[in-house]
Amino acid sequence: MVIMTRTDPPRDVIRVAVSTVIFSLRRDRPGAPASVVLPLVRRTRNPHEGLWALPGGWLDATEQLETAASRTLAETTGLAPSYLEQLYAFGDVGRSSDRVVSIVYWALLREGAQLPEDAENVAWFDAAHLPPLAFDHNHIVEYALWRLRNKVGYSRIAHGLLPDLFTLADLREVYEAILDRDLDPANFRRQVENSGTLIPTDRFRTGSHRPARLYRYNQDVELAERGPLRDPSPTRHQKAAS
Amino acid sequence: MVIMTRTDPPRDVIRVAVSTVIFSLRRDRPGAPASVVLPLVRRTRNPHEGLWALPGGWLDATEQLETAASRTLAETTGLAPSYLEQLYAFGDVGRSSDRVVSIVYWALLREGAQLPEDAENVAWFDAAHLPPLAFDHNHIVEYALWRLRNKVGYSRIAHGLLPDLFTLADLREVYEAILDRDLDPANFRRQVENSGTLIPTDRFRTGSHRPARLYRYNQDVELAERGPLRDPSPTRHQKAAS
DNA sequence: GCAAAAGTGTTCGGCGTACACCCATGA
DNA sequence: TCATGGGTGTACGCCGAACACTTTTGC
Repeated sequence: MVIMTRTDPPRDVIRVAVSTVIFSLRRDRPGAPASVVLPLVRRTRNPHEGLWALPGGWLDATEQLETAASRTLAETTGLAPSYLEQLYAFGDVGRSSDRVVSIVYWALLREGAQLPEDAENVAWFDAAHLPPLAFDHNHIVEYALWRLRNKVGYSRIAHGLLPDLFTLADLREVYEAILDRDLDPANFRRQVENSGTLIPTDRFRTGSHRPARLYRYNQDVELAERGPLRDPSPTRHQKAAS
Repeated sequence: MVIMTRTDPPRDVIRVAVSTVIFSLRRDRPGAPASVVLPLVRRTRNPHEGLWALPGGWLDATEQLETAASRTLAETTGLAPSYLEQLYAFGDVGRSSDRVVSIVYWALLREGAQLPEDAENVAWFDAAHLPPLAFDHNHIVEYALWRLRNKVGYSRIAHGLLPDLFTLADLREVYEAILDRDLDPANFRRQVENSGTLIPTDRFRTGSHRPARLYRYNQDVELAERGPLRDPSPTRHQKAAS
């Protein structure tokens, strides 16, 4: 157990942690512009006690990296991510008092995710206005935001922040919140329509002005490249060849 | 069962390794088309003994990740890379007999790099035709190649494979070797000229037909984004807060 | 009817591609 | 003078940006 080794980790021991930067969207009130938020946990133990930090924990020797990331996510938010990707391995000598290599993941949650009722020491923060965090976590979040903004430009990642049914305005507002600038509704419509990732439904969202058509995400299309090919066993291509 | 010459590591111990995929270019003879090559080392110890593997080693507890990558590179090739970037952290439970998390880097060497005379158990391999490698190293090289091909499309990374002075044809051949397709010399010229990354010199390469102007790389421009902003010590935000 | 968002049409400029063409050198 | 690669000019097509315009609802 962890507490045991805490007394005196030998000088040559390197420990492996897994943390996750979890992005979601929140609006102050319905109709208000959305902003990017992420959950942080308050540290209750020795290094940086009292500061907010990324959710994470020690990697178990029998646990896959991605499983560890999902676990920390479930433990803090109680929800499953719509997207999960490795971000970077942070391992600078000076980033903690003893030597820790953190494999950091980043994840997306669909808009409207709620923290469990009994969540203690967990809270949502506006990604653009973070307090000083524990360790190098400000640095890590900045990099995750950079990756998010980057990836939104060449992938369909933004869908990971939306519920199953959404309007084109919903989707556009996701892009606007991430990129922090306004987009032309007319051009935006054509771009996503031509991308082949949206399935129009017969349903409309009513309530204000002209009703907007609801769309569904085309599950056949991957949200984005998530890193090295997963599961080298049976892909569609290999199945067809056999 | 695996025979360990060392005392068996406890079941809950996770060890951290650093490996590097090092790309360079080689031509069978001057003027011949270039191909992407990488150095591999033959394993002389127990797991996968005799198989070729990526150069690497255990991370020292007092050693920065990137330093460890550079060290393995120097130990095998005796040369300094022109580019070095973290690729991915591979940590699947089944990838080794005991639990190893490998922080893998990828690097570029300028064309013409020579292995040291006394190099034993090290050899260059054509990246497109690798034998079965130790562990998941075939998988890792494939991913590094994907990243290389990708990055060549939106960054100036290809310069990292060339010497200080080069012709536009040299540079074009780098792209052609990486992308494995021919490029229009006329259009290629305009694209790189407009990118502002090349400094024309007054020198020409003579020897065959019309002499070609030699160019130099503009050092003011970074080859590419290499990951999280380096030097995490004093960020603007933390300075202001203190 | 009016405001406002949904949705369509049109124009313009940049940029990548294709390709014709001229230039300079070695043999 | 010819072959060959260096280097220039030009036309086409696509796509993103800008923006005018029509449609459909709530009030």
